[in-house]
Amino acid sequence: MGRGKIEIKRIENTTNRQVTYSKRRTGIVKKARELTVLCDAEVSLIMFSSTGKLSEYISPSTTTKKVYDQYQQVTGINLWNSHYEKMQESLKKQKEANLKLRNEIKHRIGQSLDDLSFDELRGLEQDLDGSLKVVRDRKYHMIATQTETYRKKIRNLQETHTHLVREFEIRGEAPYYEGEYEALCGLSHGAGHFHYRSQPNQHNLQDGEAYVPYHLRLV
Amino acid sequence: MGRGKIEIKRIENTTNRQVTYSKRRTGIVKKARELTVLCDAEVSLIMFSSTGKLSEYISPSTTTKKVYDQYQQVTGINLWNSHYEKMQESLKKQKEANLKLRNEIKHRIGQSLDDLSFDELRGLEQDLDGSLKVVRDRKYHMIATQTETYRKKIRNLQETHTHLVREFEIRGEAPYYEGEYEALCGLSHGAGHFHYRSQPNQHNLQDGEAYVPYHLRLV
DNA sequence: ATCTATTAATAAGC
DNA sequence: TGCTTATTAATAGAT
Repeated sequence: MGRGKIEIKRIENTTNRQVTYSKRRTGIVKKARELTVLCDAEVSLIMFSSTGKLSEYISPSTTTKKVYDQYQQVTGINLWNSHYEKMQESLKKQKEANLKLRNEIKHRIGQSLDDLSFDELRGLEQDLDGSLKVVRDRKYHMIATQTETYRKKIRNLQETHTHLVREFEIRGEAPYYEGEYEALCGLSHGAGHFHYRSQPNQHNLQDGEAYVPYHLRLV
Repeated sequence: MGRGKIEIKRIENTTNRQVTYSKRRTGIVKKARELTVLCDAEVSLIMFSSTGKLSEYISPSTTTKKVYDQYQQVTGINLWNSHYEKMQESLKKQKEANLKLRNEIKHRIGQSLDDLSFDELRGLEQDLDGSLKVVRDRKYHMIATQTETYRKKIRNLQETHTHLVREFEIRGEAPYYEGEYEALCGLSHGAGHFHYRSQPNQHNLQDGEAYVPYHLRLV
């Protein structure tokens, strides 16, 4: 249809090709619209030109997503299986890994020990023993550091205080105490502001207490 | 084009509508194919008849999935949001949980202790202390159980042996030892077949050793 | 874009 | 559905 018959093969002249694309695109969209109206059909027409430009027609009675969903339902082909399956696999692996981690924590807090052979149990015991030593050392180190810090503060205050007293003496006035100095000195005897629990209680820790294991916090 | 001009509006006669659908469907697919070839375009044409029957044309150079992927890229509309996003969220949560679990284990094996406040550290210490006690008790319990089992076995064997000796004596023959009896008795002194490590080494455990934590096994 | 000669599509009928 | 054909619609090439 036109001034001459044309062979249905790629139009090599770029300009010509683009002009023809434009014309025929209009034509096919018109056809799609007519099909929709005349025959009460649902049509999704998506076109990319050779330059990658997108054009589409979609019947007003539907949406591209609906058509796509229907398409999948009818064909039974899940278009994004590749993505989907990979994600599912990944999810499964993560869940498995998490389960293993949870199990390890369980063992480390002394639960489900039936799972372990004697050798494993023995290894775990030694593991915990070593870890406890590390943590304990760390705690003592923190205490020592804090104590040292406070000791230095006290010394500073003491010096300041001595200076002040001396100044007062020079001026012939008497400084007044409110017992604050003694209170400050008291700090250098203990472990600073740290308050100890009387009894180490095992895993009765409630939310808000010092160490709440993550596995108890997770849903 | 046809024996008469028709108005573009829904064809009320069902048969007629279906006939027209069939004819025009063929026509539009032909147009789509020609557009593909002539203009080097990519076309996806999906049609549902009023009875829900699916027909489609897809350019040979592509696939329906590719077209929809491109479509999404260009439009920015994610057609499969619902499933996909839920999965992604789920995956994210799992990964977060995984990280937390790993962190907890790290703390429990005495690593990354800088993360913890003093109170947390103290809680962790008490936790570990309690866990260690539980594990240790369990170990001793296992040793005791095993020992008891072996003791019983020994007793059985001893009785059997005594019986045999008596029988031999009755028959007036002398039984012969190969030192096996003493070897068997020796078992009841120790902890059965369990072999102890000389030194508790902390986290130098290699693959194949007694207790390999899961977090080291995971990729 | 617009025009128009020409081909292509198709409505109606079988 | 498939074929035929009169008729309309689409469009190739030119402007």
